[in-house]
Amino acid sequence: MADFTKRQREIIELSLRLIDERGIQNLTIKNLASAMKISEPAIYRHFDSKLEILVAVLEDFNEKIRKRIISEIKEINDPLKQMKLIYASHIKILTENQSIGSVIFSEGIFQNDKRLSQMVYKIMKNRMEIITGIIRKGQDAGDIRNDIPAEELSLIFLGTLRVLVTEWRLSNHSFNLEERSSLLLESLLKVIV
Amino acid sequence: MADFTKRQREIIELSLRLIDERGIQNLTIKNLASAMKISEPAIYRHFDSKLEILVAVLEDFNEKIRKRIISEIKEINDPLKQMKLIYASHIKILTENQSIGSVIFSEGIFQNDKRLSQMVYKIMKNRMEIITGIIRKGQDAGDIRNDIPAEELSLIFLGTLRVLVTEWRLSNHSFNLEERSSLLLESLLKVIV
DNA sequence: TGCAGGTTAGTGATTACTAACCTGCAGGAG
DNA sequence: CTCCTGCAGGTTAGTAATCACTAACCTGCA
Repeated sequence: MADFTKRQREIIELSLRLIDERGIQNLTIKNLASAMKISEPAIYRHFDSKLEILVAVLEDFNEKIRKRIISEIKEINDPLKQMKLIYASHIKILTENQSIGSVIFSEGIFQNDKRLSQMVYKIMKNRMEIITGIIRKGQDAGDIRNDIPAEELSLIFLGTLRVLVTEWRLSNHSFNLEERSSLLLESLLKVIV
Repeated sequence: MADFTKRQREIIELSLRLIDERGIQNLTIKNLASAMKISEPAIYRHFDSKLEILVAVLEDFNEKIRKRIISEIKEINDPLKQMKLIYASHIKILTENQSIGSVIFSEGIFQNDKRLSQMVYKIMKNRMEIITGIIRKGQDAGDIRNDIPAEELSLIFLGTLRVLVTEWRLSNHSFNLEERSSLLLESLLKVIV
């Protein structure tokens, strides 16, 4: 998993930045090479193909976020507080490091490549499972409403978060995501409690 | 708006199908020409550029859906029933005519082109406004909870719908969307009432 | 007769990727 | 301690494929 070389990590990071700046079409070997200040063929000393790079980018992202979220919520026991943290964590990641959001919220981009779209699906599922687990605990503790299955509540939770971020991206970041999202969080909590 | 020639309509329709089948990367002039059984340059007798084709595809889609939704809900007065109809209508459109969904849920694809991404934004906003209007009426009538702004409820509504469809698409349509969505609708209604 | 709507042939740009070569340096043999 | 060697990681130059698009020509019909 984390067995990337230093140079590979550089490539992964720059790939994310290129995607973020001007879309996935901007991630070309040429642009990548010039961003790294090496020649194009040099890229192939580190990855067999462009597909391998994309897979690595997604894999790396998934790991990074998963670890971050788990480490953030593990010290806390209150499910509601955990939900708030996950929500805030997502928003934070998406504002301070937009590239990640661009990639992961652009699932349509990969629909022509089974391997990549399955990767995105895996990431989404992963996130969904974490949230469902927390909600279930919250339901057991009586903190979260019990008349709706945990899976559905987590769909509502993640779906709302996603659509807000999509709107933010499409609107050219025309509003303050952090402000807007904290208002929305209040509504979301009212809805699931 | 609807001032497309017959041939242009054919191009728009086939473009949608090509996108649906193997992603936006599949929409090339070459593929389009061969699908139409004419030569590549013949396409340019009907549209100045590929960009114009894409814009037409999005514009046409937006008009079609908008009209369909409005005509479906106008005979009904109960806001809750209207919500149900809009929800069902979206799901129906997305199952019976997947291509449309593929395009509209692929907003990331267009992030490198301002004109196209603004088009997608407009479509999303349009949908959001219709739903917000209905919710507001429902709130006035006392059918929908009043402690959460209509805009936020419609974000929750549309976001949940979108994430479900995204999951369905990414999972390779591995579950029955209509069944799953009608269960989810019940939960959604519980949440907003 | 003019033009809408086709054709063939081709262009320049860009794509991912390869062949073949070079260079600096780590590490083992003498 | 020095020398040789192998190889990681660069280079230049190029390839075939694909892209959107154009030039120039043709043809049938209002």
